[in-house]
Order: sequence, then structure tokens, then C-alpha cells
Amino acid sequence: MGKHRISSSRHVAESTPDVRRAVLDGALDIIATEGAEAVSMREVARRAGVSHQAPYHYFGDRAGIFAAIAEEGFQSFTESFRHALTLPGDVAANCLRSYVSFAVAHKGHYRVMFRGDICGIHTHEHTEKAADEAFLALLDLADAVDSQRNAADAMTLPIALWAQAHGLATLIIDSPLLDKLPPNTDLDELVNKIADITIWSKHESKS
Amino acid sequence: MGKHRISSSRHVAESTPDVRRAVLDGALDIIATEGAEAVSMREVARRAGVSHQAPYHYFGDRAGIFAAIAEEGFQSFTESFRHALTLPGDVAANCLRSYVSFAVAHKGHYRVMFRGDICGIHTHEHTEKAADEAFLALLDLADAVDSQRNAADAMTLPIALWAQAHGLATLIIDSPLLDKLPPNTDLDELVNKIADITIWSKHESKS
DNA sequence: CAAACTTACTTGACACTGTCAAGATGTCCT
DNA sequence: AGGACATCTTGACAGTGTCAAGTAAGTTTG
Repeated sequence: MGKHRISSSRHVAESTPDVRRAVLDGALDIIATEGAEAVSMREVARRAGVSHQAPYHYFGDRAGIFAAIAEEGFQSFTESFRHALTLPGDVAANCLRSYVSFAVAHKGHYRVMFRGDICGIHTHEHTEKAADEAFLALLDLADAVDSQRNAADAMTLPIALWAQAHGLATLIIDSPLLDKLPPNTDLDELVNKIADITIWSKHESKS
Repeated sequence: MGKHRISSSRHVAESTPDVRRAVLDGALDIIATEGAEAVSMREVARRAGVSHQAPYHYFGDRAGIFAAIAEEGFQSFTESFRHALTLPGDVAANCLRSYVSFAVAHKGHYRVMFRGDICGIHTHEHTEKAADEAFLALLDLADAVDSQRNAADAMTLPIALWAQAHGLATLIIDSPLLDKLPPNTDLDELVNKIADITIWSKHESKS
């Protein structure tokens, strides 16, 4: 899953300071290790080696940093999820695995993407658009699994998988689940087991 | 579901100021409406009509307020979930419905309970204990659904339902799902549909 | 009863935070 | 040359969490 990297795209000339990237990477590091609360304008500036006002030039305000991170995250997620849709085997199980992998690999991004209070979906146009496309990718799951369903039910399956995957991802990322499990538990195996006992498709609707 | 109320347990004499309760209720209100970020020591003190240091007497620091809220939340959740286990009908579906209902009804509490960075599980003993008991209640689901499983799989089913329910709850509470759905969608119906197409039990393990 | 102690606060101070305002230094275009 | 723009900088302000110290009651103890 190391295919979809995000940060440190530093293929510009070494002389270019690329303060923008440095600020984002600093923020991501703080978010992944200490949580989004701990991100401060002045701390990320300090880590980037610039004055406390430099980040304002690129992001406008604190919310702008989170919005940029969420945008990056949604774009990368969409790519990753679309890739999972094409893999051979059980599509739903593949998507579940891919989803959780993405969240674990991009902890910082993922934490911001689904924090409605800070992700900036309603305030930053680009972020909203990236989120919309991620949701569209999610909906494509319905076709990939079962094209016989009608329009109403076409949303239920993706949402059920989304909730399952999102719940699993956040429980893993934000600790409460891992704390309860035996310390040597294999996460991949757990995800597989859950995909195994959970059937989203192939089931007659009772209505 | 209005059986398990939490806040405003004000059956003491009216003369008692009950600053502690007022601070918690103020914080809960802010968390539910603006998010946990917006909670400030001085704002909750202001709302409670006391000096900016009064809350410190009861909670030690900002984290102490969140820990107290999480503790309350886990206790109330345990009660609610245990009740759902006794209801007639499909146990897993009942638990899923009950879980989501709880989260929606106690938005403020729920938001804090699963924010690892602020809930204080690792720093506040009482909170940790309350969280442990909530997890134990969750594990009881395995027995209620299918007592034939071995010890290893006894955790998989509750965790799968936990992830499904937690994911659904957070997606609803923190908006990203509701924003995508048609505006007049009935939430209860959605939860029912998901419970309907998702089978956690009655499934032969492939291993 | 008085002294000691505890509870429930208060006022005051400090370093730190996000953000506004006003430059400074370059780089490019005309 | 000169103006526009990007990329920063320094300085100031109100608001924040929290430490320190004080105060005014009630409760316990000698």
C-alpha cells in the first residue's frame, strides 16, 4: 500500500525553501503523534524554521492548514479506494482492507478528514470538492458488488461498508480498540476475520 | 430511549450552587454544538457564573473536565447497551440501533468518549474503569448472539458490530454522511436497512 | 470555645496562543 | 526606472491554560 504517498513531494530544486510543504509536514507529524489539538500556528512555523506569520501567507489561518491536509487526504484516499475496486477477489473485503490500510498509513490525514469541526469541508471549496469525489468513489462500490439493486438501495451497501471501515479505522487509530486486544494481535488478520463474518451483499432485502 | 438521561441531576437543594454540574453541562453544550476544541476553561466558568479558576477546584485542569464527561458517558452507555441486550428480536440489530441512538442522544458525551487524545482514559483511573466496563458489556454480545464460538472468535463478532456501530454513529454525529444523503432521509430507517443487509452471525467461518 | 484544618472559591500574574497591521526584501513585467 | 506581486518579517493585541497566593466560610479537633 506504499503506492500512494502524500507528503515530502520535494522534487523542486533544493534551494527552494518550500515552506508550504514544511508547514504541512510539521502539522501532520504533530497530528499523528499528539492529535490535532496540539497543532499551533507558531509551533509549525517554528518547526519549519520561519517566523510565526509565514504560514498565514499560504493558509490564511489555522483552519486553512487543516483544510489543506483534508484536501490532500481525500484526493489520496480516492486514488487508493479506486485502486482497491479493481483488485481481483471479494470486492467488499478488498475495499475494507484497503480503507483501513489507508487510514493507518495516513493517520494524520485521516484524523483531520473526518473531524467535521476542523476539516473545513463547508468553508473551503477545494476541500469540499475533494471530499465529494471521495464519496463518489465510495458509491461506485455498489455497482462493483451488485448491479441488480435499485437506486435507493444503491446507497445502503456503500454506506454500510463505509461505516464498518470508518469505525474500524478510527477505533484502531485512536487506540480504544487496540488497548483492549491482546498485545500481539495481528491487525490484518482481525480485518480479514471481520470481512469474513460480515456479508454486505448476496442478501435478499426483506422489504 | 429517553430512559438513560445523564445531565442535570439536580435533586439537591436549590440553594446548593452545584458548580461542578454547571461546568459539566456548559462544557457538554459547547462540545455538542461547536466541538471539543471550543471548550475553554474560562468560557465554561463564565457560563457557570463563577471565576475563571473555580473549575480547577473540581477538575484539576481542562483534561479533567473531559475525563469526567467521558466517565459519565461510558457509565450511561454501559447501562443503555446492557438494556438493549435483553430486548426481544434480533440481538445484533437491537444493539446496533441502541448504540447509534445513544450516540445521537448524547452527542457531547459520545464525542469525548472516543477522542483518545482528550478522553483521559490513560490518565484518569475512574474514566478507564468506566471504559473497561463498557467494553465488557460489548463483549457480552458474543454470548447473546451465538454461544457456540470459541474464545478467539468471541471477540471478532462484538468488535465487528462495534466498528459498524461506531462508524455509523460518528459519520452521523460529525456530519459527513448526513451531508451526502438526501435531506429528508429517515435515519432510523437507514440504520434498519444496514442492520438488514449486514449479517454478523449465522455465518460459517472459512478457516 | 479556640485553634487547626478543609472546602470552595477569588484575584493576580505568567507564558503562550491566533490573528490583525504594517513593513521589508526580493522577483518579474512594462 | 518603477510598479505589482510573492514571500516573508517584526510588533502588537486580546484571549487562553495554569501556577501561586489569598479569602471567607464550615468542620473537626484539642
